[in-house]
Amino acid sequence: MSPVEGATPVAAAGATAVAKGIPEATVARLPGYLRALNHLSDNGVATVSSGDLADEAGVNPAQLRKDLSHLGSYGTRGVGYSVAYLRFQIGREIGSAVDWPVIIIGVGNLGTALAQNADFGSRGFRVVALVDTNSALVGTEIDGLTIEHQDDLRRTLRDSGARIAVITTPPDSAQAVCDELVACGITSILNFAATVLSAPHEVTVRKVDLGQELQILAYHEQRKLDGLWPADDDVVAVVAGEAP
Amino acid sequence: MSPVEGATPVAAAGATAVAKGIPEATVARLPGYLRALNHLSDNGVATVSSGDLADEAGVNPAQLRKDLSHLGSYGTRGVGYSVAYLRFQIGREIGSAVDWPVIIIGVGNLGTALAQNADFGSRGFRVVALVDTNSALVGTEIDGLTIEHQDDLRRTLRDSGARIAVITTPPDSAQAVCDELVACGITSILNFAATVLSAPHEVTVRKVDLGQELQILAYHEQRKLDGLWPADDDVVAVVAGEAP
DNA sequence: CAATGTGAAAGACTTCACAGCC
DNA sequence: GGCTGTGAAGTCTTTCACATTG
Repeated sequence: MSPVEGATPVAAAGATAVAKGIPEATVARLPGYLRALNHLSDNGVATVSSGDLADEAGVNPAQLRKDLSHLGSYGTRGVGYSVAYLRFQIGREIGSAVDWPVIIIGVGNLGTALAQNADFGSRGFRVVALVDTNSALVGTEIDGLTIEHQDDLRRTLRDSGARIAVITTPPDSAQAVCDELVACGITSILNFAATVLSAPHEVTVRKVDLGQELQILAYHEQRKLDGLWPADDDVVAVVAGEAP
Repeated sequence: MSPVEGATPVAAAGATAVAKGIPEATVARLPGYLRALNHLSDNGVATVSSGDLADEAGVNPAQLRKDLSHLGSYGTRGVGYSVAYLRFQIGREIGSAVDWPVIIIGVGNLGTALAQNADFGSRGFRVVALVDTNSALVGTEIDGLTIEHQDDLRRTLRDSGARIAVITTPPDSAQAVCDELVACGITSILNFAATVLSAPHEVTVRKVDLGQELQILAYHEQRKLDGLWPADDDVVAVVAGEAP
């Protein structure tokens, strides 16, 4: 998948409520369902069947139903799902109710693009801090946020209260940044640097490598050019990893 | 997941040479191995064992060996793999020998960042065209490339000879762009727009949704905060997609 | 009747463990 | 002795098909 390694189905010693244990592959698809539901909701659709929702999300209807069955029984037989209610339930499960504070380390082209990405806001994320080593950048603003120096990472983290870190530094500094983030108590990292990060196992690290995505496409494109085109079907992909 | 839907193991009615049939999950990891090998090569390492290479690539040694076994027998028992030779073989398989021409549609923050991304060049990709609908942008240059108008997409595609398209438009225009790309004969698309594209099955579409990646992180982060932290281990992730 | 929820079957992927080779 | 290459076992994921329910 976008795919997580060590994909233990998040078993859990239940505390107050239910101990769900949602399979990782399902978790990776939930955001897609949420987006599909939002889209339907914007178009004034109140109720949707697994078939229609599956189309909108680009998955198989049986898969959608199985995925949702891990969250609970939120549909009505013979009718379908209430768009508003299902959206609420998935949102709650996935933590979209919360407004997650995000820090971006490395304000290059990509970091800047992410900082300005309006889409994040609509999905429950707020960029609360920007950090770089380039002193020419430190002190300047992007969208009203002042760029801090990486040497002050610890303080910046504390002051901003960020819970999720995005690494958009060059590959050689990524591991050092990761180590410091972990030392400061961050447990969720999205890594855009083209390097494998190692972190303690209680830290969740996801990697997005844009060059890698192109290379996977190139593999398939080459096969097509070579005229090895399939005995059976193929194609249409999801996530980055994905899940998937 | 990175993950590809309809993950048929790319069976193929072999023509001249061998009809490989490399599993999609393996294909998704090959670029990572290639990067690891380049890194080792830069450090002057000539020979590497599956254990060390697996560490560098962030996978299990057995998995690495099984993956490589799909390409052929390129190692030496009791010794390991020649870095240079293995790099050559994977590069050939994955199409990194070629210099792939890429077109970017949608020159917003993200599109601009990708256009300037130096990493692409080192991985065998060259951005040969930029396209947008905003007439204020059309005619301006980024890194020596003139931005063309989207109305001229067909001509721009022909003139540039692009084989891979990257969509960084807003979600509402993405499907229309996709349709036109397909009509012009493009069969490999990387989609950054937050929408599911539908395309004929001979077209390979990969999706990278940055908001979605954050949402998956948020899910795990929430669980940690809720104190449901695992009966068994978890964590350390790969790709984007990728899924998975 | 229509559409969900779910056991059970099929399939894909990962990991183990060891035979075979250098 | 050390390390690759690989059948076989184990695990996770997807899909099928149908009993169940509003």
